[in-house]
Parts: sequence; structure tokens; C-alpha cells
Amino acid sequence: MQIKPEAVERCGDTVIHEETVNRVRELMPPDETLYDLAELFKVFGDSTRVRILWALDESEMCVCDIAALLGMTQSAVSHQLRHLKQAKLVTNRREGKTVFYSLADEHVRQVFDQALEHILEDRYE
Amino acid sequence: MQIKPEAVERCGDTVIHEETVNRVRELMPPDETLYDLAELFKVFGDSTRVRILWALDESEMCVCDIAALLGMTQSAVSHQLRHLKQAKLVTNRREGKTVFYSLADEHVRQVFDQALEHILEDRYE
DNA sequence: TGAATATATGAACATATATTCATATGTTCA
DNA sequence: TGAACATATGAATATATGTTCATATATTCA
Repeated sequence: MQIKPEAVERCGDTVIHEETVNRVRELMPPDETLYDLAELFKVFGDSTRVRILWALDESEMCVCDIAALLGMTQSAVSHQLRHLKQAKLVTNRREGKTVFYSLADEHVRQVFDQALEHILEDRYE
Repeated sequence: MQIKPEAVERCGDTVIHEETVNRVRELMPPDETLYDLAELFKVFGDSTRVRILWALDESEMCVCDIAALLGMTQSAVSHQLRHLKQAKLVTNRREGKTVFYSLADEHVRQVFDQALEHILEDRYE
């Protein structure tokens, strides 16, 4: 399919394909939604948090265990758990001195699985 | 279900729940995979790139059009398109002076949809 | 070939953020 | 109550990154 010239204006002035731009603009979700989406992905965009989420998908764990599993400081893990909780991706319950964290959302696994497909597809081509 | 004490060691020394940690450790994917996963999400974790991807999911577009749609500099858009291409999320074809970009992966939409469910779930509770 | 135009890119700057360190908070138990 | 321990958190630091600006590259057309 060829792109038909919708307008003859230069790029610098208005737009080259004005109709396309206008059509897509109407189809776009509100900026706030796309901003929230990016914010959520930003939370996923750190290997420490990804590892924590993956671990919690296997089992509820306390901070100390996560730190041991990942070979990280208790403080670093605690800071990241804070982010994950703010994003409502994990919840926690206290049992004495210990605080157990677990996944708060069943979508996480599905998002990860879809993203993994993209990665694996790239690897073996 | 109660957590049974698997070990009596202190957190500082070894691990509190050693069996859990060992079990989860074996279930975890290789670090490289989780690192790649985080890298991919890092690409999604910017509202400019999310908006570009969403736009391209609606229609193939040239750099100039994307810049006009988003109200951004051509340079800024071009830089971000570079990231998206490196992540193999978009491809491009040249037609004269114009370069058209389009989605390279059908998983993007699915990942976005899953993530949106999480967001919308949070909003109306 | 040279002017005009669309896109790409390197350097610089400002901002965001992950980890560390020190310390505070909360809980148990003697 | 006080000691021991698990977790949380504020400040500081180092690093990563998005945008801007200037400029390079690529293509068309007279």
C-alpha cells in the first residue's frame, strides 16, 4: 500500500501527513493514561525489582530472605519493596519481627510472560 | 497457612527460611533473562516512548508526523526512535527523504493491555 | 552540482534514581 | 524495662538518561 500525499506542506511548518496525524491523535488514549502506563513500566524497568517480583511469584518471602536470595543489602531490598508497594504490586503482612511480602496482582505474571516472548523471539532468530 | 520455622539462624548470619530461599533460587530464571526483561521494561518506562509505540500501533508514521503529534522536537523523537529500534520494537522503511516507522512486534499491544488492566484496576477501587 | 528538506547523531546539561551508610522504628523475650 | 533483632528510612553519592542545540548525513529536484 502506498502512502498518498495528504498534504504538500513542509515538515517544518505544519505536518506532512496531516490526516494521519489527526486520525491517530483521536485514537490515542488520554495523556494521563499513557503517563501512568510508563510509570508502571518504570517500576518493572529495574533488574532488582524484576527479580523480587519473580521470586514473590514463586513464594511469599520476608525481606531478609529476599536479600539473601539476591545477594543484596537488606536496606537496598527494603527500598525497592517500598517502590513495589507504592505501585501496588506487592503487599505485606507482619508476623512478629518478620514482614512477609507477596504479589498483590495477578497481572504481573502475564505482563512478564508477554515481554519474555518478545525477548526469546529476538534471541533465536 | 502458617510459616513453619525452617531454621533458627539469625537473619544477619545465614537465612531465616533457608528451604524457601533454596527452592525459589532453583525456580528463578537465569539472571541474564531477568536482566533482559528489565531492560525491555526500561524501554517501555518512558512516556514519550509509550506514546510513540501507541501511535505506531494505530498507523505507520514518519518522524516529522510523530513529532507534530506529540508536540516534540524532531531530534528528541529521533533519539527515542533509536532506542525503540535497538530494542527491536520498531522498524523503518525509507521513501525518498521520508522515513516511516512502524511496530515490529505484535507483543507490544498485549503487554500494554495487560499493564493497563493493572492500572485501571487500581483507579476504580 | 547546489539548494532545500527530512532524519540522525554527538556533546552538554539537567534530572532521575539505585545503592550505601547511619540510624530510626517496631517487635519479642528475658 | 532493656537488649536483640528485623525492617524502614533519610541523606549522600554515583550513575543513568531524556532533551536541547548544533551539526552531519541522505535524498530530491531544479
